[in-house]
Amino acid sequence: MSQSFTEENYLKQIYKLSKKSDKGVSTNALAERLDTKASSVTDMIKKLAAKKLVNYQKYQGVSLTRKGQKIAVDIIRKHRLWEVFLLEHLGFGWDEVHEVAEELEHIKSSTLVDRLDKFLGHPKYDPHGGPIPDSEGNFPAPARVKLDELEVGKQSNVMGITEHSESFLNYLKKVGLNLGAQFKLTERHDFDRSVEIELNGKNVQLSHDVAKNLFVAY
Amino acid sequence: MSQSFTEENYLKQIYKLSKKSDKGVSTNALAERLDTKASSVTDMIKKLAAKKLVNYQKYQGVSLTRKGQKIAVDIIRKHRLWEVFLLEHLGFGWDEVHEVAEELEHIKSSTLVDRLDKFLGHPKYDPHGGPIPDSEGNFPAPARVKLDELEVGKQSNVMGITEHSESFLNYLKKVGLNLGAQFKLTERHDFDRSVEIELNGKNVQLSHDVAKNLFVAY
DNA sequence: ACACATTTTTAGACAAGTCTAAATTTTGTT
DNA sequence: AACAAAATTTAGACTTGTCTAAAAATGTGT
Repeated sequence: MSQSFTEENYLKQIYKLSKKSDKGVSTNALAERLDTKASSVTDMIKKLAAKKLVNYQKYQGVSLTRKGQKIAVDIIRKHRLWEVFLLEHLGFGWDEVHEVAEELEHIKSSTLVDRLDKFLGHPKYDPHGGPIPDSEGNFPAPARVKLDELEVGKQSNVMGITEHSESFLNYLKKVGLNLGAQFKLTERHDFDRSVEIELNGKNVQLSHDVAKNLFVAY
Repeated sequence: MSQSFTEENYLKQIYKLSKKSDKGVSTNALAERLDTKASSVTDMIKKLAAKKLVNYQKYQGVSLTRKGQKIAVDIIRKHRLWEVFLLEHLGFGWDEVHEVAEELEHIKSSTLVDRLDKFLGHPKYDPHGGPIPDSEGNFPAPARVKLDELEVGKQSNVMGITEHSESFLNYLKKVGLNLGAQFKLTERHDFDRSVEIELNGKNVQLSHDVAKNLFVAY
């Protein structure tokens, strides 16, 4: 019932690619992420399907089963906890951290992870703001911030609003700022505190009145 | 030039078995330690020999080359440093530590090891008293203690003497306590502070006068 | 020193994970 | 709807590390 290093990496990448769209994850996308060939991906997917870790229909892409998802989330938990350790206690820089965490995340000892978690003070987010799931696989409620407080350059997505007037909602719908919409904060103008975001490839201007009423992921 | 997990384990076990006797390490001994078959060991030894990590002559056992030894010592360094971390910072018990350290010792990042070493305060010994080599592969001078201070039950070996009279030297030679001689402290009698040791399978009594003049490894 | 037991090596096979090349399915464009 | 391009899968092969069974070398006792 235990997974190999390689199987774990496949599950992790399937998980990450699943978040990007709600269709099945394509063979080619996986091949690119895992730096391997599409044919190798097909072989491995069949193996994972036989183990009931993924749902798979020929030519239709893959998705994780509940079992597969649990394993993937567990790896992400380990990855992020190790990153916190490397950064906060060993003095690593952000650029150096990822590569080492890629190895540490595969150490198989739930005792180790739980004790590391405790040692670190049960952090809820890694230093990138990535949420750290608990040992049950539950993610903490994502941190929210108002758009007028977000740092320029950050990617984010709409999580909620504080103002519920019909005209405001119509405005949001018109510019495409639906719940969950992904964007990047490209600029902030100090003189009127208006912001510019990149949304679906287009640049959109938002007044401070709009920005201060939008909750976005941090 | 990088080693697989498996190759590293072979090198580590060859190193450990080499210490026990100064002959080549036998195929069967390795097979037992590595929980595998003798034929598999032969295969792997050939591979390591091709990489110039071991010296090998058919039927004559193996030994490490300088390159192989460097790698083995490096793994021991990592193993012991991780053990210190697990014990002193994560609250592991001695019984739980070894298994996890077996996995952690294979993480390939010299930066990680060096920073862990620093974080731990450059420990010279693990909590079992095992010496921790530095990043060059040099072991610290082994800790010494007088035989009359050693704990009962410990294995040790003779490292030196404080009294150099001819009669004392003759006495030591007679009972077989040469430099480097291995023994186990089996008993200490409080009433006269004499000790009993097991040396070459025989029990030997030593007065406190003898014990207090013998340096032994700790 | 001879015969037998033990150790070690060889030979051939297998599972995991990968690859290339060829075949098949899906998609996108007229 | 038809056809070409792109994506995906199959087929067959290779590497790593392992195994079993059989052959070869070494060691041991009388």
